[in-house]
Amino acid sequence: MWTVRAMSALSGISIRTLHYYDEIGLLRPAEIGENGYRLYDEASLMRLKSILFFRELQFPLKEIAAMLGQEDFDPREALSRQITLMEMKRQRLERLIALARKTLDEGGNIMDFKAFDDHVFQQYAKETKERWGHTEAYQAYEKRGASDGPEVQQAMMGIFAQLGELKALSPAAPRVQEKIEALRQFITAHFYPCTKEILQSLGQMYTADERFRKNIDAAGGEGTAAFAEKAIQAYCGEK
Amino acid sequence: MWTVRAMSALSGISIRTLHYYDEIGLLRPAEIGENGYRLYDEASLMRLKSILFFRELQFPLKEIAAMLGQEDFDPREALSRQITLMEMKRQRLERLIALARKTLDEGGNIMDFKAFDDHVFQQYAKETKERWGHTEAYQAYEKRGASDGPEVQQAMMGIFAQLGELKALSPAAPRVQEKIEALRQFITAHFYPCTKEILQSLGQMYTADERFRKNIDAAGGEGTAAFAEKAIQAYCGEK
DNA sequence: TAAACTATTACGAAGCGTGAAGGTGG
DNA sequence: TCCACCTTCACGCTTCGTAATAGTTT
Repeated sequence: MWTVRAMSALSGISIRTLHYYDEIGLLRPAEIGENGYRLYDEASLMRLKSILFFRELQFPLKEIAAMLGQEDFDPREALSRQITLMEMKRQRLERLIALARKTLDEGGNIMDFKAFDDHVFQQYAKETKERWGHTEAYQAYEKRGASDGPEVQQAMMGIFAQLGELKALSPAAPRVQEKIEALRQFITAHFYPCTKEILQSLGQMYTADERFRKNIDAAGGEGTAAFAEKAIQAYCGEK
Repeated sequence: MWTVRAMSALSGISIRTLHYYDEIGLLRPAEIGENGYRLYDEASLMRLKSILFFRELQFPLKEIAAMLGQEDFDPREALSRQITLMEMKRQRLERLIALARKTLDEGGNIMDFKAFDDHVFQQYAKETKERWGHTEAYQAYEKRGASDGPEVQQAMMGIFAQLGELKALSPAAPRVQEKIEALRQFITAHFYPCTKEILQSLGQMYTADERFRKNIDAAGGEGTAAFAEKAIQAYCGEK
């Protein structure tokens, strides 16, 4: 059993914050001593870690509390989603760094703010919140996954397999770009009109979300997902 | 000349935020029309970009305003510092991702919160604020750099040169770890007692700050800085 | 004249930092 | 008895979102 100070030292968060988290019911002490002291245990530490991961991803504390409170909340699934979200953040950071470097030595395009865009992350964050929020939107999400018949999936993986064979080329090479165009038309034909923006979002999902990445790499060989993302960037990049 | 809506569409930030930035003097319109409308120009866009980079790094808006207001503010130097800071953020994210993965498939150590730690970033952020804040701390920082005589610098680069020759080995290999130990003792002898934590911070600086990285790579060959950081992680990692 | 802008003003919420004032433990 | 710890208010700050109300442009 640890006091607030010990918890603070272990985790690096402030005592005030622990008080606050208690106050809003986000992290209640395991026990209250006779003297009124807050006492925490190992379960508290684990919960705190879960909280910190979500906080890192700028989830509002109230929603974190709500999610952790759900009976069907699954720490492992949460962790897996958190990893995906962190990968997305990292990719955004990399785009920002690239933009900054370009601005520094080329001057760059004044009106280019694309790198600041956040909606891929926000979208997946929303889905995650809905995962433990039981909204209608999640129902729709569940269904969508099921409605993709296996033959459609396989056809799409065929495109990635072809793309995988071109990994040695530059992502911007014409033969590669052809495949991206084919991918786009395939999506338009089978799912929804695939604008460049949507395509770009998908590209990021391919590398950030493990489920996508594994499937794609299985179809086209190690690194195909990453290659696809770069090719998509090139496709969408210079208008 | 653009209206608020046009600016919002271009940059992706909300109209309310533009109003607010005007209100606190962070981003004044280039001009106010007769009708009272806010009108922005290209300079506004560039300033906004600067602001967004700093905001991305969680600088308080007031401090951003103060810095941009300094007469000796240098956009290029700012950009370069922003890049360093973003690199640091990215590294932290990677550590967090690694921690999450480990937790997911090993269970991991419950009490391990190191990856959440932020002080390397915070420290450099502070220095950046002080760079355009003209505080005493910055004077001290300036002096410190000058006091490192060239012979001390060269001796240290010698260690990195030796480290560079071991790049083919694993970062955790004994012969590599010896060099890290030597580095640590060298720092202790010439600068200040080098605890593991300080060493770890330095390791991150080596790859995040271009000035460090270039010097180190010049001494030990391309990739030496990155290799040094990994070796330092290994050195500090498992206690 | 309606639709689509613009403006100002104001209330509110999130996530703590920072005391103040007072009880506990070794 | 002292010092370092704990407690509970309580106020304030930042960064906008979200109306509400009213004038402007097309």
